[in-house]
Amino acid sequence: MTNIQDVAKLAKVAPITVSRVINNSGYVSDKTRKRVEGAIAELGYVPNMLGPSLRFKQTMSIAAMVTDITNPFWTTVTRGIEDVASANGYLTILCNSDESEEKQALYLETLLQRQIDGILLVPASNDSASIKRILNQKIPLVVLDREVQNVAVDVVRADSQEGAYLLTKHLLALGHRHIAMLAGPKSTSTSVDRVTGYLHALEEAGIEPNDDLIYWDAYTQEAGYRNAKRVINSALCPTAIFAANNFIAIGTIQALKDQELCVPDDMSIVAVDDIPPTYSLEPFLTVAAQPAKEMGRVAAELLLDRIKNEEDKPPQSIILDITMIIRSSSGKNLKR
Amino acid sequence: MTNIQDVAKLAKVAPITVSRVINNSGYVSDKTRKRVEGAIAELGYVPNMLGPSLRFKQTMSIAAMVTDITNPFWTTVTRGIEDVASANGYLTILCNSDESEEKQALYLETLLQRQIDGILLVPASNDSASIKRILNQKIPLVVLDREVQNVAVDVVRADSQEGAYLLTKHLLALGHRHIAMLAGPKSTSTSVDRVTGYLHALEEAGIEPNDDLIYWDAYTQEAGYRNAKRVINSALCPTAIFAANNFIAIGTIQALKDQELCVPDDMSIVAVDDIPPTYSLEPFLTVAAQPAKEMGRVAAELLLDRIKNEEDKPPQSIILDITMIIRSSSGKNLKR
DNA sequence: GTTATGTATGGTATGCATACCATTTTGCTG
DNA sequence: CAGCAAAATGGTATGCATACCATACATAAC
Repeated sequence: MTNIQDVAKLAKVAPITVSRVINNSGYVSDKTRKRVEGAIAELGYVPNMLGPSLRFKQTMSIAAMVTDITNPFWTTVTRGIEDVASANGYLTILCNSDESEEKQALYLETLLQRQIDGILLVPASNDSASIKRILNQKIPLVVLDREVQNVAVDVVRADSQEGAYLLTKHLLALGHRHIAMLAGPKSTSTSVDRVTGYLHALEEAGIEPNDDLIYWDAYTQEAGYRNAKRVINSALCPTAIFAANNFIAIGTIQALKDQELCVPDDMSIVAVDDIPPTYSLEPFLTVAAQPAKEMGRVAAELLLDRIKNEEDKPPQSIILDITMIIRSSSGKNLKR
Repeated sequence: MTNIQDVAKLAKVAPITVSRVINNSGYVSDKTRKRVEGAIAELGYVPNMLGPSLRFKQTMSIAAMVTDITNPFWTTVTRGIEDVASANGYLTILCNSDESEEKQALYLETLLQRQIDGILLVPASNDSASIKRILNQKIPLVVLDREVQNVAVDVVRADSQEGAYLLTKHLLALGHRHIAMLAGPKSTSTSVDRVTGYLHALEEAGIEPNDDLIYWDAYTQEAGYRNAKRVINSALCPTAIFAANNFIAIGTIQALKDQELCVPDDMSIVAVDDIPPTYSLEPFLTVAAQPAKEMGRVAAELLLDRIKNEEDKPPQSIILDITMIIRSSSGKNLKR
């Protein structure tokens, strides 16, 4: 299209003068300014940021790589990111990794080539290779939600362990002694943390943890359904189920409904992750809610700080508080 | 960082030869190729796409501007967009306009300056000024979900009118004669379409439409709640409520619950837009579901087609089918 | 009148990869 | 071994805006 030279020619000035008018920098006489502005309007000129981007090595864009934007937790996190980015003049590039290390690596390579200023990453796996690749290229990177092994990097996450501890304590206070733990995958730090918090509460109450009550599986509805059925038929007769995330909780509820069991009379349920109030017509699940939007905001702010202040301070972990919301899915142990 | 010159120097070749190795184009001897590849690995060189972007005027990125990614409908649409974009090597830039014309205009200006290849837009308002600005700059643009006045542009949307017609017919078949319509804003084409479909079904059934039964308001939960209360107290004693979108439906359900009215015995409800099955523990709402993901996909494909094939074919409207899903929120009119 | 300061404008180089054209080298045919 | 095509490699220009330095003029101060 039309470039700064065209405008300069029409206004009979040098390109740099047009630049000064656009950016309101340096000295420009009123007469010249008006002439330039007229030329800009006449040609419908839009400055091309690619030139400066190339020269000054900043594209004013960051990437948000989540596992799946369709998961309401990530939707909200992403919204928090975009809020901060746009308020600071940055564009947000959306990437879904679908928990695939390969897709993630492919995306990261593209992002590097596009000279993205910084990356917010929910790691698809425990593998730190991708992350090291980014850090080697000196691109600021903040990891979201999950800890990663063998690499020093900024992390923003919620206090899963504390959340799990509180939920478990809540169940214990209601008289439950056999609490099944439907955990996520062993390879994910949040899952390990939640189990740790659960175990901690049990120990504190002087209850011997039982490995058979812990069901490591995926963070999915199917896994929740599958394992809840096992819990129901378990010889250990658990009276409460701890769902490690919202999808597992939904699967669990479906399994209980299938077996015509009542919540919380036949079985209490607690879960980590809230279900957005907008979608659940009757919120009844007792949860430890992670501050999704805040997580996105805080992470984006940390990232922008890293981008703007080049000095490499040591990586930090920001751990956000979790809020326990007690609703009707958890009740007293009636079977003693 | 390191650039193609550095690699060339280390491998003792010309930059163009490095380029040939990277892009697998032209002739390169095996010996040279290996030397170049070695140099790339040694320096950790990543090609900078900004150069070619500047030169060839394509950034391989498109923007998805929705009103709010937090609305599950737009989440899903966006996911569909991202799927198509990434499959074609394009990055997706996420923008939330929050239904603000000003925020939208600001974003669009930035997008133009960044030389985005194309834009998918859910217009914040009926005002076509923003759209004309983009089209003037010859940037491919596809409008999503809503028709816009006074401008010829590609649109991809669902058949709101048909969906509303089917839902209304369904209610009529159940014996309802006084059906309240909780519509969206008059300025949005989807809202007008849904009212039109509703009126069409009534007319066909020989029922005189009553303007007092139509509540034009926002597409929000609050509006749904507010107007549902009015409907309940209405002298016209409606036996069914048509919620023009999912948020209005949720507000409506809350209002009914507050008044301890039973669905569907005291009041039937139907709505446009489904609630994602993942979040609703017991799907019970009779809806006309819009194909959200498909809408995103189709729109992105159309946009990419426009980007790749420069010839300007006349703008087209693609209208996607809506699926009616009958659940338990709609039942026979028991009050006759 | 001369020097200093402020105001106004412009020339050139820069960042990066690659299309285009040019040149050299290799390998093969007659 | 000449002659030619194919293979291999390189030089230069391009796209765009702006930092940096340079220049020119006006006004004020001495």
